[in-house]
Amino acid sequence: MEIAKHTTKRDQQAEERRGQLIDVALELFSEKGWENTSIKDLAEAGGVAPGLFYHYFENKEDLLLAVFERHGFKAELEKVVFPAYERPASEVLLEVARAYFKLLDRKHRLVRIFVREAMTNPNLEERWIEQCNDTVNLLARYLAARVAAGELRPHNTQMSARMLTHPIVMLHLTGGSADELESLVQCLMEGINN
Amino acid sequence: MEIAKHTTKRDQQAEERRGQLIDVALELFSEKGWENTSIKDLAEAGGVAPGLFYHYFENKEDLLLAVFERHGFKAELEKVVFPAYERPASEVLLEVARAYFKLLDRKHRLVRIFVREAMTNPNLEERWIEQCNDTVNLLARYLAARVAAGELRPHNTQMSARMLTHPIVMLHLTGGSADELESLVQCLMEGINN
Amino acid sequence: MEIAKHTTKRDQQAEERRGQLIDVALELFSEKGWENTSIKDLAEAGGVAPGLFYHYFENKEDLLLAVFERHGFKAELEKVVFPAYERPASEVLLEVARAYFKLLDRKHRLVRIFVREAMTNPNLEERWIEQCNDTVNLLARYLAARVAAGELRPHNTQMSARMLTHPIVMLHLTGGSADELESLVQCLMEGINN
Amino acid sequence: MEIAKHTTKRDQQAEERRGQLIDVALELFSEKGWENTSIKDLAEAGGVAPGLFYHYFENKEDLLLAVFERHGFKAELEKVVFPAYERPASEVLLEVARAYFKLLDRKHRLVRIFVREAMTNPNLEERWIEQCNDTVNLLARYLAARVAAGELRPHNTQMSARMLTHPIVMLHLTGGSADELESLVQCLMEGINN
DNA sequence: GATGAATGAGCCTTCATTCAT
DNA sequence: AATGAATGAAGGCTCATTCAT
Repeated sequence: MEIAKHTTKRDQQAEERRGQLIDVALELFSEKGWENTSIKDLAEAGGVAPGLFYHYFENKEDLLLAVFERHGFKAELEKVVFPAYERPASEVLLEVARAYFKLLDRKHRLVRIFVREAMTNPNLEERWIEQCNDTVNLLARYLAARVAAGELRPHNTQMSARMLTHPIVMLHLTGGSADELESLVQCLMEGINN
Repeated sequence: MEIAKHTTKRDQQAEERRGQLIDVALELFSEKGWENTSIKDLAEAGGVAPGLFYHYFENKEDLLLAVFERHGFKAELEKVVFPAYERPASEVLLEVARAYFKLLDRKHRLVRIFVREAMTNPNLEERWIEQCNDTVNLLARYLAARVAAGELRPHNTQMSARMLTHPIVMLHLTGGSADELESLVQCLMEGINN
Repeated sequence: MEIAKHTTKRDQQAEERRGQLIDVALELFSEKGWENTSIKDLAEAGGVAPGLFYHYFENKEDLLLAVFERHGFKAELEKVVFPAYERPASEVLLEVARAYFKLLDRKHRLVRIFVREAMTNPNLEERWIEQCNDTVNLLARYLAARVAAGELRPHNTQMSARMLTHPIVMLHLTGGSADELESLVQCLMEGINN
Repeated sequence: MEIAKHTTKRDQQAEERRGQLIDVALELFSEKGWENTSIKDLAEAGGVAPGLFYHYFENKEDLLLAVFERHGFKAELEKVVFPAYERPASEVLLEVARAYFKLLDRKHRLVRIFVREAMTNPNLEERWIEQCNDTVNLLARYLAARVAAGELRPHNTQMSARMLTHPIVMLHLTGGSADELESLVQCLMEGINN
């Protein structure tokens, strides 16, 4: 006699369908960009009627937002950083740098859409800033731990975290290579002063 | 056989008109973005007929390229960096950082269009990478000079230049404040190692 | 063999539900017009699923018809006219005019939907003509009674009834004021000839 | 050497084209109603591209407005009323009534669109009220003249004008016949009082 | 009875671009 | 050089209606 099960079969199916539509969108957006992907394209690729998208999403923009909602980088980076808290920065930073760079590479096209639309769409801009800050903070906390551990000298760890992650993003965006990451970490550790 | 003798009066006028159209475009693109500015908008703002744009530019994309052709940052930065070759990095870097940040701020909306379209348009991407590299190289050469002068220790100055400029770009893009630049420079100079 | 014995409880509930849906429709149609009210809107406002409407009504037009089925003006006007049969037209006509005008005002938005859709939809046109004629006839019969009573001179009472009601409808539709009704009645009574 | 002739050939052609598009619209709107006529329909019927409509009209609504701009009834009625100023109302009113009725009949479908959209669209409502008032005023002035001439007794001629025109409109809208107009005029002249 | 996922045709509108004048 | 009328494809979105559950 349970009238309101917590998730009915139908709800499940609906949720699955929603997920499927997002996946289709991720695919096409990555290939052709957000603006160059029409709802009709999406519908065809998903094997559904165009109208259905408006059953699950308010907007084409809403759909874009939903795509990013499911594809944050934070979780993936945490997997690299969290286990490293006890290990020295001299080792860890290079690993993190490489992992981050590789992550960006893997999500290459999605990143570009993200950045692109963030330049224009306030909602997306907010998320993109959040995303960047999350990454910075994740690393900053680790660095602070290493300061506390006496490995690093006391300093503004927020900024040093930026000095690692921001160049990586820009390197990725401007076609730089992963080989340069060693220099990056070394410079960060030692500074350039004589 | 000289078809193009010297610059005729007519050529001058044509060049002026072209420049004027670019200025109008700069204005509107900055306000509303490239994609949201129609040729008709431009024509109205410029007080000319829509068709005229196609005398001076191949198409709308060409116009966008022409806009950036005239508005590189390089020259402005050079004015700050060149006179500083003899002065110590400890002073100069902060000045440069601030100047760069301020420059980005001044051209705020144009930068966003630039980045945005670069994510999508190969031609623009090329220019945006160039632009970034120009900035990096400009600074790298100065840093190399300071290494040679014995102020800085020998290192990969390309990378240290990146570590100054890239965080600034990202800071600007993610709403950071100019107040953080001191930490940036200090970290770069001293490193974070104990 | 009695399939429809008497009204079962279930029938009652169904009828109630039907009535409730009509009320919701009346509300929304009045607010936004028939064409601008979607089944989804109605469903939301009524707290039911869209599909349910198709259990109670053939289609959206049918629903519109059902709305007017329940909201004729005749009954309301009869209440004013019937008790007046013995009283003189010189008094009664002004009362009726005012009552009618007020009635239209009260149902302002519904009247507009009615008129609007009648211009296009033959079914509705029929009802609207009926409605108008009912009103005219109601009044015409009263006037005939007053002719019989010797108060009014013999004439085409159908037409005089029109000359009272039609200007009122038009007055209402074109933003006229109730203050003009006195002139209307006086003109009707006395004529304009010298 | 006239640079700005008052109307160039091109302007003329443009104006003609505009007129042609309005004519097409009048045709189709009359046949199928405004809302049921798509821009595509109009374009096909006019042998032009859909986009061209937006060169000449802001909107689909604007187009509707333009249609009515060109098809007011006032001028036609004036032709009947103006020459009659010196003639007695006893003759003229019936002529006018018949002319008005015939006019409405001739523009039958257009009138319905007009009324229909006026119920919903504030801009059109305004014009429809104007139109009605123009007709009323035109007649009211004539009646006032006949009062001055001593033919009619002094009275509110605005209202008597309404009492002629409004029933005619309603008669037309509710399927009445022209035969009833005599009664109408007679009632108006003589009144119904004994 | 009731739900709500799914359909799919259709609409208004925009806009880069062309071309006769 | 300059105009602006004309094109026509494409796009986001709405919505009455159906039907499996």
